[in-house]
Amino acid sequence: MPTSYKETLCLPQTSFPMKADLPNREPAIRKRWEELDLYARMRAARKGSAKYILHDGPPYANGDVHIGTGLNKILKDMVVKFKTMQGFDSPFVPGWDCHGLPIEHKVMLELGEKAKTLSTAEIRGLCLAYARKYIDVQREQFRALGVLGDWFRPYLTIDPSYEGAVLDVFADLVAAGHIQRKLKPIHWCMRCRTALAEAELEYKDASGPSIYVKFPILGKVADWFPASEADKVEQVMDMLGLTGMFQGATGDVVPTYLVIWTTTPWTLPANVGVALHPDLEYALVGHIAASGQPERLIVAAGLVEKLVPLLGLQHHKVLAKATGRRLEKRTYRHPFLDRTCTVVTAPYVRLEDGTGCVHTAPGHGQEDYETGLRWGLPVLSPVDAQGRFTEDVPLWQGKEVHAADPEICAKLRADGLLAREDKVSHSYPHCWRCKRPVIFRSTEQWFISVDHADARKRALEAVAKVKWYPGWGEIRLASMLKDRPDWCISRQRAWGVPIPAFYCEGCSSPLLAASVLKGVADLFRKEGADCWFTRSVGEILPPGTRCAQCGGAAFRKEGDIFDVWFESGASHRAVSMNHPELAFPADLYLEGTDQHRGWFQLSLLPSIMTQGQAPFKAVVTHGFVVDESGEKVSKSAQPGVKKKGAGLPKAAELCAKFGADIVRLCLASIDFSDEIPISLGIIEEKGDPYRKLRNTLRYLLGSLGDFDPKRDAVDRAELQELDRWALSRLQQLVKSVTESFERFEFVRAYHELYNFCVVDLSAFYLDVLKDRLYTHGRRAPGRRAAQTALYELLVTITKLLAPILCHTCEEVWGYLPEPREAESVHLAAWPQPRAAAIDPELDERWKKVLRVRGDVAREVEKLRAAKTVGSSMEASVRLAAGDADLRALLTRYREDLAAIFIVSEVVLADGATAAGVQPEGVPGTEFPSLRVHVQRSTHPKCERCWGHRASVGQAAEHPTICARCVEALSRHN
RNA sequence: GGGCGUGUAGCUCAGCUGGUUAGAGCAUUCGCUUGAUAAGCGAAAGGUCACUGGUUCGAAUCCAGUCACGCCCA
Repeated sequence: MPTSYKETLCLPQTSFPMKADLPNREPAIRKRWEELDLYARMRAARKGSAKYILHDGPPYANGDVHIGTGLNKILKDMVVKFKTMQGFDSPFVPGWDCHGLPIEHKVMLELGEKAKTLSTAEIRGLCLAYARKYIDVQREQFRALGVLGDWFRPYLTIDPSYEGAVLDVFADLVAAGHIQRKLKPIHWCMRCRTALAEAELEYKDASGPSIYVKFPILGKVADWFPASEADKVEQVMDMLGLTGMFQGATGDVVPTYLVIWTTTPWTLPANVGVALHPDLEYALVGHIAASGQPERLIVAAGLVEKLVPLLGLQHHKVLAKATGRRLEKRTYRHPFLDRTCTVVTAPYVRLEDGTGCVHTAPGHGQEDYETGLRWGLPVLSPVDAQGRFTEDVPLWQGKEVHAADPEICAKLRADGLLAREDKVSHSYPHCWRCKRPVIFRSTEQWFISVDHADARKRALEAVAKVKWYPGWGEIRLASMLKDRPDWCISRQRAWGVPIPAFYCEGCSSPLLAASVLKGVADLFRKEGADCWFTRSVGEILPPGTRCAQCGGAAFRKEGDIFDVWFESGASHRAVSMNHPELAFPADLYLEGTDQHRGWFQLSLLPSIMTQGQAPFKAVVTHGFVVDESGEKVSKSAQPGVKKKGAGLPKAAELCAKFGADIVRLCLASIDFSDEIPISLGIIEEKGDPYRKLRNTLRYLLGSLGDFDPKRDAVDRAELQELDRWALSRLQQLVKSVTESFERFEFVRAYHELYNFCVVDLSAFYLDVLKDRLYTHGRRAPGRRAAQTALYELLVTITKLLAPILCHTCEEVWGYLPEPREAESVHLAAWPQPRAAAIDPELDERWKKVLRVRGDVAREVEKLRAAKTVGSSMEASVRLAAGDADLRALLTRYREDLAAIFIVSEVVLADGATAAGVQPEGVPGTEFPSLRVHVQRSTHPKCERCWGHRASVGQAAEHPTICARCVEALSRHN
């Protein structure tokens, strides 16, 4: 006889550690993956299978990976791991966006004054080194998050083959007639003589003129305000109530002016229009000017009261009104140039400042430019690179624009067209380098015409064919596509792919021939884009090239580079179509919601224009990371500079502090289609769910410590009903988790898995099973039946969790009994949902049993509170069911109820209510017809199974244990 | 200001096509267990379903408006 009955129990046994110690364990697991060459194994294992291509949107090779960029890669990794397990050949080729302003900006900052002594090629070299450094940094940080992929053969936008492909796309666009050269206003620093990007601007307060200017209208006032046909001085004086007080010659026409407000007098020479709000009312205001003559001003009706004192209007009166829309296309005379200008409408006109009539110079402002485009106004920009007026403004030719401001005001004053002048201080953009105020100046830029060849329409049609997750992505992209302007693809920068255009030295006309482009593309492929800067025109252009305009043979190279969006937008050509393992179009693009205007749209357009179809079949978008309070954290404090990800936790820190799997679990637990609240606190909170899952898996491993599936598994028919219930629930889980993954609803998958482990397994099935597993004897049929179910549960759950907890599931995988299906869980097959194992009736029955269990637990709890019982095994339960259905159910499980409730005894009081006698016990919460009576068991406690049973003491050689334990000892050990 | 989206317990999520006292899990509180033990189990408490109107016998759910937040644009 053993010294202790405890030694005769079959308690869980496993060396799988309870403590995860992820920051230390994960690197070891990844090391094993490297030794195994897991990514290559995955490729080999799925060779020849149907492909599922997720094309990676390239992150910018700058800075550390923060939780925002990490989130994106982790989501992609979950898709790839899931698809691979499902049997698809799903390669993941990561990419990096390496050109562009942020890197150039950073390099220039580091260089400081030294930058001026370096050539473009030298600066490009430094940019390249910078990008390469961060590719290495980010690669390791992405890998530390458990993301699998072809990390050492990524695609880079600085690869010569990539740069060549960018030109291929461009050449196709040229051939298709999409490329145009047009004027467009840009920020310009006249001292540095360079274009500036938004990020290179610093907004500072600057003092300058603030003037109200009168533009004389053309045509009869009745054409503007039909209600006011009065035109003659005496008529207007009558209307003002000043009959007989006029001093001028009778019969003279009263002058009428549009009044505008501006703080940049120097842009007036480029004025071609006045913008009104279409729906606002405009007033024709009569008054007596300083000269004593009547005149009439047109301003927004809502501003008349404000403007009367400001402009010093005497005897004023609103003579007529009209909406802005009614005044469209009327004309006026430019205040000092021989030019007829147009009244237009624009939705951005506000009443906060000015007069409601907005001076519009399309050559000097973005909004003005857009409005000009819409109304067909000319883009004038009579200012040279040094900020001086050109010959188009003879009055001030050669004068620097700001110096001309006072002279322009003086001219207006002299002509009686200056209604008021002040000084104001307001926020104005300044150059980040020389700190001087910048100007808006129009220059020639390269554009992709969106409407040429019906491209916009075709793009919209393609959008409708793509699957969008979530569905509103389609509406979003379509609405942006509908009203997007032509795409300006040229940038006056150094760090990018040069636009391979030439200009005739003789007549300055551009040369952009498809045949030439092809040669340049090949040259780029061979030597990289740097050759544009290191080689001469003669080495790039084919000999004998002539200017189509003037026949000249001398050319200079274009100095502009492509917008980086054009580069990443060409990835369908450079990567999807080029890479031997990938395919075009890709099955999936998965990016943040900001990419609706970014990459999704800007890779769609070139793809439509050159390939006639979208580069993706489906698109998943995720929201942005916000902090706990729901505030966005991506804006830096610096005005004008938006730094994405500033303030977000760094991926490397999170891996070191919590482990990648907890980060992945956290991200999986949040609905990514909305904003994603993340903070150290929120991630830390996920440590508990993680431990819960880990321990559940550990307990399963422990319970299977002596189980060899080949030897010990039992047939399905030998399973107990509870085991079949667990497997039925498992199959429902497989079904719904699979569907959730297929719809990219990771939150749902996570919550389903978690709830299953916690509610169905830990709190119920595993708890109930303990008696069977521990006390029935090692080889008892009931125990082996339970283990058979547990084995299936363990393997299946491990697989279902693997795309999320990629390290932990691999760790669990290593503890599974041999032989294993595959060397890595990530090489294993996704569980096939087995509909046959789902038994809805069984599930319904047990759902009811579980509710009874709740009612019983509540009553046991009362005894516990009263210190009558401690462990539920000390309780004896008496149940009386009022309704027949419930009574039938309880009767059916009569023999199992004690085990199910984890009490020592359950007695059914049959027919008590039928006899009309109020049964003892308390009505259930779940089932008011149920009467539950719990008392402390009167039987002695079995020393082995801890049940209180009448049979304890019956066996002479085991006086302290129950009959069942005696049998277990004799038969199964 | 415009387009698109979101708003259910302290936190993360369910609540399908409108129908009994709005559900889980975590966290909290109070217990039990010590044979999953730096674990496990139970119970309790916690919500004017952003707000205001409307449709309806009945609205978290449908409609309109308001507010807050996010992305993109202006």
